[in-house]
Amino acid sequence: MIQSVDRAARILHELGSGSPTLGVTELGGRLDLAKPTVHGLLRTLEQSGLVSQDVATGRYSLGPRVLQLGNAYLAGSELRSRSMLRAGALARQVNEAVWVTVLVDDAVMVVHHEFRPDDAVQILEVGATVPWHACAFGHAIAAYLPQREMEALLEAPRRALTGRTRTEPETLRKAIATVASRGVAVENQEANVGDGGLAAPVLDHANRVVGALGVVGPAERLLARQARARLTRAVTETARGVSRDLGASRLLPADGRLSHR
Amino acid sequence: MIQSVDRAARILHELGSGSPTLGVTELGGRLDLAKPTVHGLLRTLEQSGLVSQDVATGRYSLGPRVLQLGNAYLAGSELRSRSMLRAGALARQVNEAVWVTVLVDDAVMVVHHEFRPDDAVQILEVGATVPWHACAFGHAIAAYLPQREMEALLEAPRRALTGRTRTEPETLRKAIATVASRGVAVENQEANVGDGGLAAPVLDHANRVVGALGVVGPAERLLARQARARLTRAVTETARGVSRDLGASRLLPADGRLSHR
DNA sequence: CGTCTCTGTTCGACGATGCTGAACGCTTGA
DNA sequence: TCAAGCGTTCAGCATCGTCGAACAGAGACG
Repeated sequence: MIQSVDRAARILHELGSGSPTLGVTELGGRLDLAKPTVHGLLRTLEQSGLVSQDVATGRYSLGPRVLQLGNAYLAGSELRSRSMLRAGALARQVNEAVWVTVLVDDAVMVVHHEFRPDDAVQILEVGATVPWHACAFGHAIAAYLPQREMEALLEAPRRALTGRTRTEPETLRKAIATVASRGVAVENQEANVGDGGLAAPVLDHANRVVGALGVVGPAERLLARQARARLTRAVTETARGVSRDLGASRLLPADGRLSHR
Repeated sequence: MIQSVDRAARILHELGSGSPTLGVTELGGRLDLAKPTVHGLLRTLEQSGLVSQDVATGRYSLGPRVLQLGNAYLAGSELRSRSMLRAGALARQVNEAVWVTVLVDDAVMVVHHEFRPDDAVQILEVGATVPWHACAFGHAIAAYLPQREMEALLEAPRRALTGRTRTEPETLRKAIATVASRGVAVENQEANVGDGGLAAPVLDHANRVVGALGVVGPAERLLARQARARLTRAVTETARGVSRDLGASRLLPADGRLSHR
Protein backbone atom coordinates (compact mmCIF):
# COMPACT_ATOMS: atom_id res chain seq x y z
CA MET A 1 0.00 0.00 0.00
CA ILE A 2 1.36 3.36 -0.99
CA GLN A 3 1.72 5.55 2.04
CA SER A 4 1.24 8.99 0.55
CA VAL A 5 -1.77 7.96 -1.52
CA ASP A 6 -3.38 6.35 1.48
CA ARG A 7 -2.81 9.51 3.47
CA ALA A 8 -4.30 11.61 0.71
CA ALA A 9 -7.36 9.38 0.69
CA ARG A 10 -7.67 9.72 4.44
CA ILE A 11 -7.55 13.50 4.04
CA LEU A 12 -10.38 13.36 1.51
CA HIS A 13 -12.35 11.11 3.81
CA GLU A 14 -11.81 13.47 6.72
CA LEU A 15 -12.92 16.46 4.67
CA GLY A 16 -15.98 14.50 3.59
CA SER A 17 -17.15 13.51 7.02
CA GLY A 18 -18.01 16.05 9.63
CA SER A 19 -16.74 19.59 9.30
CA PRO A 20 -16.78 20.70 5.68
CA THR A 21 -13.65 22.81 6.03
CA LEU A 22 -10.48 21.98 7.91
CA GLY A 23 -7.13 23.65 8.46
CA VAL A 24 -3.71 22.11 7.94
CA THR A 25 -3.02 21.96 11.66
CA GLU A 26 -6.35 20.36 12.47
CA LEU A 27 -5.95 17.74 9.74
CA GLY A 28 -2.46 16.99 10.96
CA GLY A 29 -3.82 16.46 14.44
CA ARG A 30 -6.59 14.15 13.34
CA LEU A 31 -4.39 12.01 11.11
CA ASP A 32 -1.30 12.18 13.31
CA LEU A 33 0.84 13.75 10.60
CA ALA A 34 3.33 16.58 10.59
CA LYS A 35 2.03 19.88 9.30
CA PRO A 36 4.32 20.05 6.24
CA THR A 37 3.30 16.54 5.25
CA VAL A 38 -0.37 17.46 5.26
CA HIS A 39 0.42 20.66 3.45
CA GLY A 40 2.20 18.86 0.63
CA LEU A 41 -0.61 16.37 0.23
CA LEU A 42 -3.21 19.14 0.21
CA ARG A 43 -1.36 21.15 -2.41
CA THR A 44 -1.22 18.13 -4.67
CA LEU A 45 -4.88 17.36 -4.14
CA GLU A 46 -5.74 20.99 -4.78
CA GLN A 47 -3.89 20.97 -8.08
CA SER A 48 -6.03 18.02 -9.15
CA GLY A 49 -9.20 19.85 -8.14
CA LEU A 50 -10.07 17.24 -5.53
CA VAL A 51 -9.58 19.80 -2.80
CA SER A 52 -9.94 23.54 -2.84
CA GLN A 53 -8.62 26.18 -0.53
CA ASP A 54 -10.53 29.19 0.67
CA VAL A 55 -8.07 31.93 -0.15
CA ALA A 56 -9.54 34.15 2.55
CA THR A 57 -9.24 31.80 5.52
CA GLY A 58 -6.59 29.39 4.21
CA ARG A 59 -8.76 26.44 5.19
CA TYR A 60 -9.34 23.51 2.88
CA SER A 61 -12.49 21.76 1.67
CA LEU A 62 -13.46 19.20 -0.94
CA GLY A 63 -13.18 20.46 -4.51
CA PRO A 64 -15.74 20.35 -7.28
CA ARG A 65 -13.95 17.53 -9.03
CA VAL A 66 -15.11 15.01 -6.44
CA LEU A 67 -18.67 15.76 -7.47
CA GLN A 68 -17.74 15.16 -11.07
CA LEU A 69 -16.20 11.84 -10.09
CA GLY A 70 -19.30 10.93 -8.13
CA ASN A 71 -21.39 11.55 -11.19
CA ALA A 72 -19.04 9.43 -13.28
CA TYR A 73 -19.40 6.64 -10.75
CA LEU A 74 -23.18 6.79 -11.09
CA ALA A 75 -22.96 6.84 -14.86
CA GLY A 76 -20.71 3.79 -14.89
CA SER A 77 -22.44 1.80 -12.17
CA GLU A 78 -23.78 -1.40 -13.63
CA LEU A 79 -26.11 -2.02 -10.69
CA ARG A 80 -27.61 1.41 -11.12
CA SER A 81 -28.07 1.30 -14.87
CA ARG A 82 -29.40 -2.23 -14.78
CA SER A 83 -31.93 -1.46 -12.06
CA MET A 84 -33.30 1.89 -13.20
CA LEU A 85 -36.03 0.59 -15.46
CA ARG A 86 -37.27 -2.00 -13.01
CA ALA A 87 -37.06 0.47 -10.12
CA GLY A 88 -39.22 2.91 -12.05
CA ALA A 89 -41.77 0.21 -12.79
CA LEU A 90 -41.81 -0.82 -9.14
CA ALA A 91 -42.35 2.74 -7.97
CA ARG A 92 -45.33 3.12 -10.29
CA GLN A 93 -46.72 -0.28 -9.39
CA VAL A 94 -46.75 0.19 -5.62
CA ASN A 95 -46.80 3.99 -5.61
CA GLU A 96 -43.86 4.32 -3.26
CA ALA A 97 -40.35 5.75 -3.41
CA VAL A 98 -37.75 3.16 -4.42
CA TRP A 99 -34.10 3.01 -3.43
CA VAL A 100 -31.23 1.04 -4.87
CA THR A 101 -28.30 0.86 -2.44
CA VAL A 102 -24.81 -0.55 -2.09
CA LEU A 103 -22.70 -1.27 0.96
CA VAL A 104 -19.75 1.00 1.62
CA ASP A 105 -17.89 0.25 4.84
CA ASP A 106 -20.54 -0.06 7.51
CA ALA A 107 -23.27 1.93 5.80
CA VAL A 108 -25.51 1.56 2.80
CA MET A 109 -25.40 4.29 0.20
CA VAL A 110 -28.24 5.22 -2.14
CA VAL A 111 -27.16 4.92 -5.78
CA HIS A 112 -30.61 5.36 -7.27
CA HIS A 113 -33.71 7.05 -5.94
CA GLU A 114 -36.99 6.70 -7.78
CA PHE A 115 -39.50 9.21 -6.48
CA ARG A 116 -42.92 8.20 -5.23
CA PRO A 117 -45.17 9.04 -8.20
CA ASP A 118 -47.83 10.78 -6.10
CA ASP A 119 -45.67 13.13 -4.09
CA ALA A 120 -44.86 16.47 -5.63
CA VAL A 121 -41.90 17.60 -3.58
CA GLN A 122 -39.30 15.11 -2.47
CA ILE A 123 -35.62 15.48 -1.88
CA LEU A 124 -33.24 13.33 -3.81
CA GLU A 125 -31.18 11.10 -1.58
CA VAL A 126 -28.65 9.76 -4.08
CA GLY A 127 -25.29 9.62 -2.35
CA ALA A 128 -26.82 9.62 1.11
CA THR A 129 -25.75 6.94 3.58
CA VAL A 130 -27.48 5.11 6.42
CA PRO A 131 -25.77 2.83 8.95
CA TRP A 132 -26.27 -0.75 7.78
CA HIS A 133 -27.78 -1.97 11.02
CA ALA A 134 -30.51 0.67 11.03
CA CYS A 135 -32.19 -0.03 7.72
CA ALA A 136 -33.76 -2.82 5.71
CA PHE A 137 -31.20 -2.43 2.92
CA GLY A 138 -28.31 -3.08 5.27
CA HIS A 139 -29.96 -6.18 6.70
CA ALA A 140 -30.76 -7.48 3.23
CA ILE A 141 -27.15 -7.11 2.13
CA ALA A 142 -25.66 -8.44 5.36
CA ALA A 143 -27.80 -11.58 5.22
CA TYR A 144 -26.24 -12.63 1.93
CA LEU A 145 -22.67 -11.51 2.58
CA PRO A 146 -19.91 -14.13 2.93
CA GLN A 147 -19.73 -15.28 6.54
CA ARG A 148 -16.45 -13.48 7.27
CA GLU A 149 -17.65 -10.12 6.02
CA MET A 150 -20.92 -10.45 7.88
CA GLU A 151 -19.04 -11.16 11.09
CA ALA A 152 -16.87 -8.11 10.50
CA LEU A 153 -20.00 -5.98 10.30
CA LEU A 154 -21.39 -7.49 13.48
CA GLU A 155 -18.17 -6.89 15.37
CA ALA A 156 -17.93 -3.18 14.60
CA PRO A 157 -19.43 -0.79 17.13
CA ARG A 158 -22.88 0.61 16.44
CA ARG A 159 -24.98 3.40 17.79
CA ALA A 160 -28.74 3.84 18.02
CA LEU A 161 -30.40 6.42 15.78
CA THR A 162 -33.87 6.15 17.25
CA GLY A 163 -35.41 4.39 20.23
CA ARG A 164 -36.15 1.43 17.99
CA THR A 165 -32.68 0.92 16.54
CA ARG A 166 -31.30 -2.56 17.19
CA THR A 167 -27.63 -2.45 18.08
CA GLU A 168 -26.94 -5.70 19.99
CA PRO A 169 -24.97 -8.27 17.95
CA GLU A 170 -27.28 -11.10 18.98
CA THR A 171 -30.43 -9.17 18.13
CA LEU A 172 -29.01 -8.31 14.73
CA ARG A 173 -27.83 -11.85 14.10
CA LYS A 174 -31.36 -13.07 14.70
CA ALA A 175 -32.81 -10.37 12.45
CA ILE A 176 -30.38 -11.29 9.69
CA ALA A 177 -31.26 -14.95 9.98
CA THR A 178 -34.92 -14.07 9.50
CA VAL A 179 -34.02 -12.02 6.44
CA ALA A 180 -32.03 -14.91 5.02
CA SER A 181 -34.97 -17.26 5.38
CA ARG A 182 -37.57 -14.90 3.96
CA GLY A 183 -35.56 -13.04 1.33
CA VAL A 184 -36.81 -9.65 2.52
CA ALA A 185 -35.76 -7.27 5.25
CA VAL A 186 -38.14 -4.96 7.05
CA GLU A 187 -37.27 -1.87 9.02
CA ASN A 188 -39.62 0.01 11.29
CA GLN A 189 -38.42 3.47 12.36
CA GLU A 190 -34.92 2.30 13.20
CA ALA A 191 -33.13 5.06 11.29
CA ASN A 192 -35.68 7.89 11.40
CA VAL A 193 -38.79 8.16 13.52
CA GLY A 194 -41.82 7.68 11.31
CA ASP A 195 -39.96 6.12 8.40
CA GLY A 196 -39.83 2.48 7.43
CA GLY A 197 -38.40 0.36 4.65
CA LEU A 198 -38.60 -2.99 2.96
CA ALA A 199 -35.73 -4.35 0.88
CA ALA A 200 -34.39 -7.43 -0.89
CA PRO A 201 -30.82 -8.24 -1.96
CA VAL A 202 -29.50 -8.03 -5.51
CA LEU A 203 -26.97 -10.64 -6.65
CA ASP A 204 -24.54 -10.60 -9.56
CA HIS A 205 -23.46 -13.28 -12.03
CA ALA A 206 -21.31 -14.95 -9.40
CA ASN A 207 -24.22 -14.86 -6.94
CA ARG A 208 -22.51 -12.32 -4.75
CA VAL A 209 -24.53 -9.54 -3.13
CA VAL A 210 -23.88 -6.27 -4.90
CA GLY A 211 -26.61 -4.24 -3.24
CA ALA A 212 -30.22 -4.08 -2.21
CA LEU A 213 -33.41 -2.74 -3.72
CA GLY A 214 -36.58 -1.75 -1.91
CA VAL A 215 -39.11 0.84 -0.91
CA VAL A 216 -38.97 3.60 1.70
CA GLY A 217 -41.68 5.77 3.19
CA PRO A 218 -43.93 6.35 6.21
CA ALA A 219 -43.84 3.26 8.40
CA GLU A 220 -47.56 3.24 9.02
CA ARG A 221 -48.34 3.15 5.31
CA LEU A 222 -45.62 0.69 4.31
CA LEU A 223 -46.00 -1.73 7.17
CA ALA A 224 -49.77 -2.06 7.43
CA ARG A 225 -50.53 -5.77 7.10
CA GLN A 226 -52.03 -5.70 3.60
CA ALA A 227 -49.54 -3.22 2.16
CA ARG A 228 -46.70 -5.17 3.64
CA ALA A 229 -47.65 -8.41 1.92
CA ARG A 230 -48.14 -6.67 -1.40
CA LEU A 231 -44.86 -4.78 -1.10
CA THR A 232 -42.94 -7.87 -0.09
CA ARG A 233 -44.03 -9.66 -3.23
CA ALA A 234 -43.36 -6.67 -5.50
CA VAL A 235 -39.96 -5.88 -4.01
CA THR A 236 -38.63 -9.44 -4.05
CA GLU A 237 -39.83 -9.89 -7.61
CA THR A 238 -38.15 -6.69 -8.76
CA ALA A 239 -34.88 -7.47 -6.95
CA ARG A 240 -34.93 -10.95 -8.40
CA GLY A 241 -35.45 -9.47 -11.86
CA VAL A 242 -32.45 -7.18 -11.49
CA SER A 243 -30.35 -10.07 -10.21
CA ARG A 244 -31.36 -12.10 -13.24
CA ASP A 245 -30.40 -9.21 -15.53
CA LEU A 246 -27.00 -9.16 -13.83
CA GLY A 247 -26.55 -12.84 -14.58
CA ALA A 248 -27.33 -14.38 -11.20
CA SER A 249 -28.41 -17.98 -11.32
CA ARG A 250 -29.25 -18.91 -7.74
CA LEU A 251 -32.13 -16.62 -7.09
CA LEU A 252 -32.98 -16.38 -3.44
CA PRO A 253 -33.45 -20.04 -2.61
CA ALA A 254 -36.21 -20.85 -0.16
CA ASP A 255 -33.78 -21.38 2.72
CA GLY A 256 -32.30 -17.96 2.16
CA ARG A 257 -28.61 -18.13 2.86
CA LEU A 258 -26.38 -18.95 -0.06
CA SER A 259 -23.40 -21.17 0.45
CA HIS A 260 -20.11 -19.36 0.04
CA ARG A 261 -17.08 -21.38 -0.96
CA MET B 1 3.83 18.31 -5.74
CA ILE B 2 3.74 14.74 -4.53
CA GLN B 3 4.29 12.40 -7.40
CA SER B 4 2.34 9.36 -6.30
CA VAL B 5 -0.67 11.36 -5.15
CA ASP B 6 -0.75 13.25 -8.42
CA ARG B 7 -0.62 9.99 -10.31
CA ALA B 8 -3.43 8.56 -8.18
CA ALA B 9 -5.53 11.63 -8.95
CA ARG B 10 -4.81 11.22 -12.65
CA ILE B 11 -5.98 7.62 -12.41
CA LEU B 12 -9.24 8.74 -10.81
CA HIS B 13 -9.69 11.36 -13.47
CA GLU B 14 -9.06 8.83 -16.21
CA LEU B 15 -11.58 6.43 -14.71
CA GLY B 16 -14.07 9.27 -14.45
CA SER B 17 -13.85 10.42 -18.04
CA GLY B 18 -14.66 8.16 -20.89
CA SER B 19 -14.66 4.41 -20.37
CA PRO B 20 -16.10 3.53 -16.97
CA THR B 21 -13.79 0.55 -16.52
CA LEU B 22 -10.10 0.30 -17.36
CA GLY B 23 -7.41 -2.34 -17.02
CA VAL B 24 -3.99 -1.89 -15.46
CA THR B 25 -2.23 -2.09 -18.80
CA GLU B 26 -4.55 0.39 -20.46
CA LEU B 27 -4.19 2.87 -17.60
CA GLY B 28 -0.44 2.49 -17.72
CA GLY B 29 -0.48 3.25 -21.43
CA ARG B 30 -2.62 6.34 -21.05
CA LEU B 31 -0.63 7.80 -18.19
CA ASP B 32 2.76 6.60 -19.38
CA LEU B 33 3.43 4.59 -16.26
CA ALA B 34 4.84 1.13 -15.67
CA LYS B 35 2.29 -1.56 -15.02
CA PRO B 36 3.37 -2.34 -11.44
CA THR B 37 3.26 1.36 -10.60
CA VAL B 38 -0.34 1.61 -11.70
CA HIS B 39 -1.12 -1.60 -9.89
CA GLY B 40 0.22 -0.31 -6.60
CA LEU B 41 -1.68 2.94 -6.90
CA LEU B 42 -4.89 1.10 -7.76
CA ARG B 43 -4.59 -1.26 -4.83
CA THR B 44 -4.19 1.65 -2.47
CA LEU B 45 -7.13 3.49 -4.00
CA GLU B 46 -9.20 0.34 -3.81
CA GLN B 47 -8.47 -0.06 -0.13
CA SER B 48 -9.82 3.45 0.43
CA GLY B 49 -12.97 2.64 -1.54
CA LEU B 50 -12.20 5.27 -4.17
CA VAL B 51 -11.74 2.58 -6.76
CA SER B 52 -13.21 -0.89 -7.00
CA GLN B 53 -12.15 -3.89 -8.97
CA ASP B 54 -14.44 -6.22 -10.81
CA VAL B 55 -13.26 -9.56 -9.45
CA ALA B 56 -14.49 -11.35 -12.57
CA THR B 57 -12.67 -9.32 -15.21
CA GLY B 58 -9.92 -7.79 -13.10
CA ARG B 59 -10.69 -4.36 -14.50
CA TYR B 60 -11.01 -1.29 -12.32
CA SER B 61 -13.69 1.38 -11.98
CA LEU B 62 -14.53 4.23 -9.64
CA GLY B 63 -15.68 3.12 -6.19
CA PRO B 64 -18.77 4.12 -4.28
CA ARG B 65 -16.80 6.34 -1.95
CA VAL B 66 -16.33 8.97 -4.64
CA LEU B 67 -20.10 9.39 -4.72
CA GLN B 68 -20.12 9.85 -0.99
CA LEU B 69 -17.42 12.49 -1.32
CA GLY B 70 -19.41 14.20 -4.05
CA ASN B 71 -22.37 14.38 -1.75
CA ALA B 72 -20.21 15.79 1.02
CA TYR B 73 -18.94 18.43 -1.39
CA LEU B 74 -22.51 19.46 -2.15
CA ALA B 75 -23.42 19.52 1.53
CA GLY B 76 -20.46 21.75 2.33
CA SER B 77 -20.65 24.03 -0.67
CA GLU B 78 -21.31 27.55 0.48
CA LEU B 79 -22.40 28.70 -2.97
CA ARG B 80 -24.93 25.91 -3.15
CA SER B 81 -26.39 26.34 0.31
CA ARG B 82 -26.50 30.10 0.00
CA SER B 83 -28.24 30.02 -3.37
CA MET B 84 -30.82 27.29 -2.82
CA LEU B 85 -33.57 29.48 -1.38
CA ARG B 86 -33.20 32.19 -3.98
CA ALA B 87 -32.92 29.63 -6.78
CA GLY B 88 -36.19 28.06 -5.66
CA ALA B 89 -37.88 31.44 -5.57
CA LEU B 90 -36.57 32.28 -9.04
CA ALA B 91 -37.81 28.98 -10.45
CA ARG B 92 -41.30 29.63 -9.11
CA GLN B 93 -41.27 33.26 -10.23
CA VAL B 94 -40.35 32.63 -13.86
CA ASN B 95 -41.54 29.02 -14.04
CA GLU B 96 -38.30 27.70 -15.47
CA ALA B 97 -35.59 25.29 -14.37
CA VAL B 98 -32.73 27.02 -12.54
CA TRP B 99 -29.08 26.01 -12.44
CA VAL B 100 -26.29 27.08 -10.14
CA THR B 101 -22.89 26.26 -11.62
CA VAL B 102 -19.18 26.51 -10.88
CA LEU B 103 -16.17 26.42 -13.17
CA VAL B 104 -13.99 23.32 -13.04
CA ASP B 105 -11.15 23.33 -15.53
CA ASP B 106 -12.69 24.30 -18.86
CA ALA B 107 -16.27 23.30 -18.09
CA VAL B 108 -19.06 24.47 -15.86
CA MET B 109 -20.54 21.97 -13.46
CA VAL B 110 -24.07 22.06 -12.07
CA VAL B 111 -24.05 22.19 -8.27
CA HIS B 112 -27.74 22.89 -7.86
CA HIS B 113 -30.68 22.16 -10.09
CA GLU B 114 -34.08 23.58 -9.27
CA PHE B 115 -36.77 21.90 -11.33
CA ARG B 116 -39.20 23.82 -13.47
CA PRO B 117 -42.36 23.86 -11.29
CA ASP B 118 -44.70 22.92 -14.15
CA ASP B 119 -42.86 19.92 -15.56
CA ALA B 120 -43.60 16.57 -13.97
CA VAL B 121 -40.68 14.48 -15.14
CA GLN B 122 -37.23 16.01 -15.35
CA ILE B 123 -33.82 14.53 -14.89
CA LEU B 124 -31.56 15.96 -12.27
CA GLU B 125 -28.36 17.35 -13.71
CA VAL B 126 -26.37 17.97 -10.54
CA GLY B 127 -22.77 17.00 -11.22
CA ALA B 128 -23.18 17.28 -14.97
CA THR B 129 -20.67 19.39 -16.90
CA VAL B 130 -20.88 21.53 -20.04
CA PRO B 131 -17.89 23.05 -21.87
CA TRP B 132 -17.59 26.65 -20.74
CA HIS B 133 -17.68 28.12 -24.22
CA ALA B 134 -20.96 26.42 -25.12
CA CYS B 135 -23.22 27.79 -22.41
CA ALA B 136 -24.38 31.00 -20.82
CA PHE B 137 -22.98 29.99 -17.43
CA GLY B 138 -19.48 29.62 -18.82
CA HIS B 139 -19.63 33.00 -20.52
CA ALA B 140 -20.97 34.65 -17.39
CA ILE B 141 -18.12 33.25 -15.32
CA ALA B 142 -15.43 33.92 -17.91
CA ALA B 143 -16.45 37.54 -18.25
CA TYR B 144 -15.66 38.24 -14.62
CA LEU B 145 -12.58 36.07 -14.26
CA PRO B 146 -9.19 37.69 -13.67
CA GLN B 147 -7.62 38.57 -17.04
CA ARG B 148 -4.99 35.84 -16.86
CA GLU B 149 -7.45 33.04 -16.15
CA MET B 150 -9.78 34.26 -18.86
CA GLU B 151 -6.93 34.22 -21.36
CA ALA B 152 -6.07 30.68 -20.30
CA LEU B 153 -9.60 29.61 -21.10
CA LEU B 154 -9.50 31.31 -24.48
CA GLU B 155 -6.21 29.70 -25.39
CA ALA B 156 -7.35 26.12 -24.73
CA PRO B 157 -8.69 24.19 -27.71
CA ARG B 158 -12.45 23.92 -28.10
CA ARG B 159 -14.81 21.84 -30.13
CA ALA B 160 -18.30 22.54 -31.44
CA LEU B 161 -21.24 20.70 -29.88
CA THR B 162 -23.88 21.95 -32.29
CA GLY B 163 -23.88 23.93 -35.49
CA ARG B 164 -24.31 27.09 -33.46
CA THR B 165 -21.41 26.59 -31.03
CA ARG B 166 -18.94 29.45 -31.09
CA THR B 167 -15.35 28.20 -30.91
CA GLU B 168 -13.21 30.98 -32.39
CA PRO B 169 -11.23 32.93 -29.75
CA GLU B 170 -12.15 36.27 -31.30
CA THR B 171 -15.85 35.42 -31.46
CA LEU B 172 -15.80 34.34 -27.84
CA ARG B 173 -13.84 37.39 -26.77
CA LYS B 174 -16.49 39.58 -28.30
CA ALA B 175 -19.28 37.58 -26.68
CA ILE B 176 -17.60 37.84 -23.31
CA ALA B 177 -17.19 41.59 -23.69
CA THR B 178 -20.92 41.86 -24.30
CA VAL B 179 -21.62 39.81 -21.21
CA ALA B 180 -19.34 42.01 -19.15
CA SER B 181 -21.19 45.13 -20.25
CA ARG B 182 -24.69 43.73 -19.72
CA GLY B 183 -24.18 41.49 -16.72
CA VAL B 184 -25.99 38.58 -18.37
CA ALA B 185 -24.97 35.86 -20.78
CA VAL B 186 -27.32 34.29 -23.29
CA GLU B 187 -26.90 30.99 -25.06
CA ASN B 188 -28.97 29.80 -27.97
CA GLN B 189 -28.62 26.09 -28.80
CA GLU B 190 -24.83 26.12 -28.54
CA ALA B 191 -24.60 23.04 -26.33
CA ASN B 192 -27.73 21.11 -27.30
CA VAL B 193 -30.03 21.69 -30.22
CA GLY B 194 -33.29 23.18 -28.96
CA ASP B 195 -31.96 24.24 -25.57
CA GLY B 196 -31.01 27.70 -24.45
CA GLY B 197 -29.88 29.43 -21.29
CA LEU B 198 -29.52 32.76 -19.58
CA ALA B 199 -27.09 33.29 -16.72
CA ALA B 200 -25.46 35.90 -14.51
CA PRO B 201 -22.26 35.66 -12.42
CA VAL B 202 -22.15 35.22 -8.65
CA LEU B 203 -19.38 36.98 -6.72
CA ASP B 204 -18.02 36.36 -3.23
CA HIS B 205 -16.95 38.70 -0.45
CA ALA B 206 -13.73 39.51 -2.26
CA ASN B 207 -15.69 40.19 -5.45
CA ARG B 208 -14.29 37.14 -7.17
CA VAL B 209 -16.50 35.04 -9.41
CA VAL B 210 -17.41 31.80 -7.68
CA GLY B 211 -20.02 30.62 -10.16
CA ALA B 212 -23.05 31.52 -12.18
CA LEU B 213 -26.80 31.28 -11.72
CA GLY B 214 -29.46 31.21 -14.40
CA VAL B 215 -32.26 29.46 -16.20
CA VAL B 216 -32.22 26.67 -18.77
CA GLY B 217 -34.89 25.36 -21.07
CA PRO B 218 -36.24 25.33 -24.61
CA ALA B 219 -34.60 28.13 -26.56
CA GLU B 220 -37.79 29.25 -28.23
CA ARG B 221 -39.54 29.75 -24.89
CA LEU B 222 -36.60 31.32 -23.05
CA LEU B 223 -35.40 33.59 -25.79
CA ALA B 224 -38.64 35.04 -27.12
CA ARG B 225 -38.31 38.81 -26.87
CA GLN B 226 -40.70 39.37 -23.96
CA ALA B 227 -39.61 36.34 -21.96
CA ARG B 228 -35.99 37.27 -22.47
CA ALA B 229 -36.39 40.71 -20.98
CA ARG B 230 -38.31 39.39 -18.02
CA LEU B 231 -35.82 36.56 -17.43
CA THR B 232 -32.84 38.87 -17.72
CA ARG B 233 -34.17 41.04 -14.95
CA ALA B 234 -35.14 38.12 -12.70
CA VAL B 235 -31.86 36.25 -13.19
CA THR B 236 -29.60 39.25 -12.61
CA GLU B 237 -31.55 40.21 -9.54
CA THR B 238 -31.34 36.71 -8.09
CA ALA B 239 -27.63 36.37 -8.84
CA ARG B 240 -27.01 39.76 -7.32
CA GLY B 241 -28.94 38.69 -4.23
CA VAL B 242 -26.80 35.58 -3.81
CA SER B 243 -23.65 37.65 -4.31
CA ARG B 244 -24.80 40.02 -1.62
CA ASP B 245 -25.48 37.10 0.71
CA LEU B 246 -21.93 35.94 0.08
CA GLY B 247 -20.62 39.34 1.09
CA ALA B 248 -19.88 40.86 -2.29
CA SER B 249 -19.79 44.63 -2.36
CA ARG B 250 -19.22 45.60 -5.97
CA LEU B 251 -22.35 44.27 -7.52
CA LEU B 252 -22.11 44.14 -11.28
CA PRO B 253 -21.11 47.72 -12.04
CA ALA B 254 -22.66 49.24 -15.12
CA ASP B 255 -19.49 48.82 -17.17
CA GLY B 256 -19.40 45.15 -16.35
CA ARG B 257 -15.79 44.13 -16.00
CA LEU B 258 -14.33 44.36 -12.55
CA SER B 259 -10.78 45.50 -12.13
CA HIS B 260 -8.44 42.79 -11.00
CA ARG B 261 -5.17 43.94 -9.56
C1' DC C 1 -1.69 50.31 19.07
C1' DG C 2 1.74 46.98 20.24
C1' DT C 3 2.18 42.21 21.47
C1' DC C 4 1.50 37.50 21.40
C1' DT C 5 -0.23 33.37 19.57
C1' DC C 6 -2.02 31.10 16.15
C1' DT C 7 -2.38 30.12 11.36
C1' DG C 8 -0.48 28.33 6.66
C1' DT C 9 3.87 28.15 4.51
C1' DT C 10 9.00 27.35 3.10
C1' DC C 11 13.42 25.09 3.52
C1' DG C 12 16.83 21.38 3.65
C1' DA C 13 18.71 16.98 4.93
C1' DC C 14 17.87 12.31 6.16
C1' DG C 15 16.38 7.74 5.07
C1' DA C 16 12.33 5.42 4.48
C1' DT C 17 9.58 4.44 0.52
C1' DG C 18 7.77 4.07 -3.87
C1' DC C 19 9.30 3.06 -8.65
C1' DT C 20 10.82 -0.12 -12.16
C1' DG C 21 12.35 -4.33 -15.16
C1' DA C 22 11.98 -8.99 -15.17
C1' DA C 23 9.47 -13.00 -14.20
C1' DC C 24 5.12 -15.37 -12.62
C1' DG C 25 0.36 -17.71 -13.13
C1' DC C 26 -3.72 -17.30 -15.38
C1' DT C 27 -7.32 -16.69 -18.75
C1' DT C 28 -8.61 -16.02 -23.54
C1' DG C 29 -8.56 -16.67 -28.33
C1' DA C 30 -6.65 -18.80 -32.28
C1' DT D 1 -2.39 -27.11 -28.04
C1' DC D 2 -0.17 -23.09 -28.13
C1' DA D 3 0.66 -18.23 -27.87
C1' DA D 4 -0.44 -13.75 -26.53
C1' DG D 5 -2.45 -10.94 -23.48
C1' DC D 6 -3.92 -9.93 -18.95
C1' DG D 7 -3.23 -8.71 -13.68
C1' DT D 8 0.05 -9.74 -10.26
C1' DT D 9 4.46 -10.52 -7.46
C1' DC D 10 9.24 -9.71 -6.28
C1' DA D 11 13.54 -7.35 -4.88
C1' DG D 12 17.00 -3.74 -5.41
C1' DC D 13 18.32 0.86 -6.36
C1' DA D 14 17.63 5.62 -6.26
C1' DT D 15 14.28 8.66 -5.79
C1' DC D 16 11.14 11.05 -3.50
C1' DG D 17 8.33 12.02 0.41
C1' DT D 18 8.72 13.07 5.22
C1' DC D 19 9.74 15.85 9.25
C1' DG D 20 11.87 19.46 12.58
C1' DA D 21 12.85 23.99 12.69
C1' DA D 22 12.20 28.51 11.13
C1' DC D 23 9.26 32.07 8.43
C1' DA D 24 5.58 35.58 7.35
C1' DG D 25 1.15 36.99 8.03
C1' DA D 26 -3.52 37.43 10.36
C1' DG D 27 -6.24 37.94 14.31
C1' DA D 28 -7.19 38.33 19.30
C1' DC D 29 -6.21 40.41 23.24
C1' DG D 30 -4.92 43.63 26.70
